[in-house]
Amino acid sequence: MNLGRPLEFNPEEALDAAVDVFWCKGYEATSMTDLLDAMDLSKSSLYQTFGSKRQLFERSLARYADWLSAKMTKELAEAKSGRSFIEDTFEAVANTAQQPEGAKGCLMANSANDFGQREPALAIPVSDGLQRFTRVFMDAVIKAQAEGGVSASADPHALANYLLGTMNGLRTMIKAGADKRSAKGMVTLILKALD
Amino acid sequence: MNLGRPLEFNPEEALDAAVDVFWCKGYEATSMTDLLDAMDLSKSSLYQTFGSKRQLFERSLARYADWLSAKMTKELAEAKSGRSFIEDTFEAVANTAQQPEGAKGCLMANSANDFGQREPALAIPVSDGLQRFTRVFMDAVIKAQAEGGVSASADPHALANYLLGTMNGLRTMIKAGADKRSAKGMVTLILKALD
DNA sequence: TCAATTCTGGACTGTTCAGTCCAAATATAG
DNA sequence: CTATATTTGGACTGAACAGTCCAGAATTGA
Repeated sequence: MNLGRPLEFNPEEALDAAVDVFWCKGYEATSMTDLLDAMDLSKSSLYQTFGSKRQLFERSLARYADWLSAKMTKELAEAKSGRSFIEDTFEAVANTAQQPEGAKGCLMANSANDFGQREPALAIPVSDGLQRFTRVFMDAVIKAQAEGGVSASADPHALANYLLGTMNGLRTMIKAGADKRSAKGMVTLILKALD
Repeated sequence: MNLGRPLEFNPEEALDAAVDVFWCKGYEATSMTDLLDAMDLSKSSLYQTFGSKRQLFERSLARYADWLSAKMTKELAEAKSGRSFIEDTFEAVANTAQQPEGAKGCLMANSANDFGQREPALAIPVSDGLQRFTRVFMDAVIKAQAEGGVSASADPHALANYLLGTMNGLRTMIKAGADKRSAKGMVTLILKALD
């Protein structure tokens, strides 16, 4: 087995680099040259391993969704309460205001905004990814309700959906240049829905 | 005066057509050919009148901001109350869920998401445009407070900012394919902040 | 009618784009 | 060492891109 010349690069690391380029620049504004530079491999290797720019983008979306939902799930598991997980998640985003990280936004939301329903083949993974984030918020809401941190009368699914949506709105405002004070003010009002 | 051959097109109508193309496709994904087709004029005329794709985009942003803030201002003036203006505005957006209009989103928010702070020259008109929308929401909040429709203790500026932000979030969710039921559920929770 | 002025169609340019292809390089198995 | 399998660098391709340019068409004022 394992005949032939071995790969000179780590496909997962290369994919992570691609995620970051798409995340920062968006699909359209990203050129193969950008990707080649960031991923540090040759054109042949990229096409051999990932097929095309489009397929690489789809892999990047999936990779990002995996990464972020795993990160959220871990943070929820480690949080001292469901409510504090939600609060800390929003506060962390508000703290990216006027910083390089804030300019990146969320790759899934960026992609939803870029493509909308104009490209159905992309709409599916995007909406799936967002749904996975919603799911974590929903688990957090349910946990918080059991702990008494969130009104028991709320519909967890609707509330989770609201949290994801307002989070995306917060990210848009930060991308538009909102400062920390205004981002935090927005978070305060968003979280009122939990009471 | 008025020497020479007259224009064969109406520059304002042509600009409106350009706004629509940028609104639907975004800056990067829009080609000069797309613009030429939609605006129904020749390359020479476009470059003569608008300078370049970039300048045309900047004019389009300004035109859109003028148009939408005027539309909002008019609707506020005609609304039966400040609160009902806010409610109706959100409900109207929720009703674009899963319809062609919903896929367009808001040109300002789209542009904020596309360029973020990556292009400072564009960041200024975008943030200005969004601020003008916020201003209308703020006037509505102040009016609603005077009418008793919104809690008098709320900070109008913070609340207006929250409304614009959550509106953008709602639009992102609709772009991502949210259905009407979930969009309306989100609106219900958003509006809780008014009480 | 005839300058003077402005607009228009379309050919043209140089660049960048995504993607292809193949000879050379590098590994394994026997 | 040889046959086989795989990767790699870089030259190459054709299409699409934004933008230029100019000859001719259309208008006005005299």
